[in-house]
Amino acid sequence: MRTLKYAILGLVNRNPITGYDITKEFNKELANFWYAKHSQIYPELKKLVDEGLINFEVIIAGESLEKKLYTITEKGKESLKKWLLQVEDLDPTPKDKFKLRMYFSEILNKEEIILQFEDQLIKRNKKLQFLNDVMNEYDRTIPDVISPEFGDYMVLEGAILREQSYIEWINRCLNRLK
Amino acid sequence: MRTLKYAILGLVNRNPITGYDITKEFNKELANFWYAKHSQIYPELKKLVDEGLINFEVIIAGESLEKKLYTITEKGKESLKKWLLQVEDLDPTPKDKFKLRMYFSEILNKEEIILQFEDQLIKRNKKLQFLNDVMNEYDRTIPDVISPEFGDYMVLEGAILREQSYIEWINRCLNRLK
DNA sequence: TTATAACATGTCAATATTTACATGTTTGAT
DNA sequence: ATCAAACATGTAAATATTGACATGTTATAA
Repeated sequence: MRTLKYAILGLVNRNPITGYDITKEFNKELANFWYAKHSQIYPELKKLVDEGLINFEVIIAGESLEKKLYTITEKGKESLKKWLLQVEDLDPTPKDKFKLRMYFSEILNKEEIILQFEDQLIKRNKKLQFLNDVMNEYDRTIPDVISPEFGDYMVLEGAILREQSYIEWINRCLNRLK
Repeated sequence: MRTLKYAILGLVNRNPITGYDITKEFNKELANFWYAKHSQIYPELKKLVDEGLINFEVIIAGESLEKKLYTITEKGKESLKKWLLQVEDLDPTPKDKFKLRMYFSEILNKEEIILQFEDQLIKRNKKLQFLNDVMNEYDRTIPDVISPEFGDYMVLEGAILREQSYIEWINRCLNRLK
C-alpha cells in the first residue's frame, strides 16, 4: 500500500524540504489524518531516492551542520498524481481504544463508567478547543479552492467536525447513564 | 500496549468462545472500532493461555472437527478490569487515506477533485445506510444501561454519528468546490 | 560562558498487522 | 452423490509502526 511513500511525496512536491521538516509537518495539520516518526521517515526517504522519485542536495547550515534538502522528480510527480486519482474502497473503520473499553464496560459499575466518559469528555473538549484556535487563525479569509492552504483548511474543518461528533456521542452516552 | 490482548479478553469474558467466533465478532459491531485477522488472533490466544489469562477445552463437533472453546480465568478477569479502569491520554488522530489524498489535491484540477469527493460521498452514504439498518433492528427497545447489548448499541450510535459527520464534511467541501 | 532546547540524521530491536500459504471438516443445496 | 460455502485452526513471510539507542550541531537564554 505504501501510504507513507505518498504522504512524503506529497509534501516534497509542495516545496523542497528536509527530513526533519517532514517530521515536523507530521505534527501540524497533517497530524489530523496522518503521521510518522522520524525513524520511519528517514529510511523511506532513502527508498524514494533509490526509486528515483526524489533527489536531494546537501546543504551546510552554519559551520558544518549537514541538511538534506529533498526535491521531487518528474517520475515522482507522475507517481503522486496516479495515486491521487485512484478510486479506492473505504478504509476499514479506524480503531478506537476508548470505544473498545466502553464496549466491554458492563463489568464496571455505573459510577466507574461515568467517570470514564467524563474524563474522555474533558480531553476531547480540550482538543476541540485547540483545533478551533488553529482555525481562528484563518479568520475571515477562507483560502482559494485550488491552493495548498485550501487543503489545510479542509482537513482542519474535518478534524473539528469529527471532534464535535465524538463529543456529541459522549454526551448521549452520559445522558443515558445518568 | 497489547490492545488486541484486551479485545480478546473482553470477548472471552462475555461468554466462552472459539477463535473462529472471535474472528467473526471482529466483523460485526466490534468492527466499528476494532478488528484483527485470524492470523493475528490464533497466536494471541496461545499467548493468553501461556499467561494464564484464559483456558480452553477441546470440543468435538460432528465426527472429528476439533474446536477450542476458550474461557477466562480469575487472573484474566482481574487483568481485564484493570485495563478497563485505566485513564489514558487520547489516541493520536486516526489515519485517513482519503483526507491525505485530498490534502494534496491541489495538483489535480477542480473536476477531478469533485469526482473524488462524489465517489467518497456515495460510499459513505452506503455505509451509513448499512449502519442505520443494523440500528433499526433495535427499534423501540434501547438496551438496559448495564448489559452487553448496551455496549453494542452505544458503539453503533457512535459509528453512525461518525459517518454522518464525515458526510457533512464532504458536503461542505463539495459546496466550496462548486 | 555554559547549559539547554531545538536542530538534524540516522540505526536497531520489538511489536503490530497484513497477505499468502496450508490443511482438513461439516452443512446444505442441487 | 457431489459441490460449494462456511466452519475451524494454524504458520510464515513481508510490511508497517513504535521505542530505544546513538551522535553531533546551533541558537538562545540565564
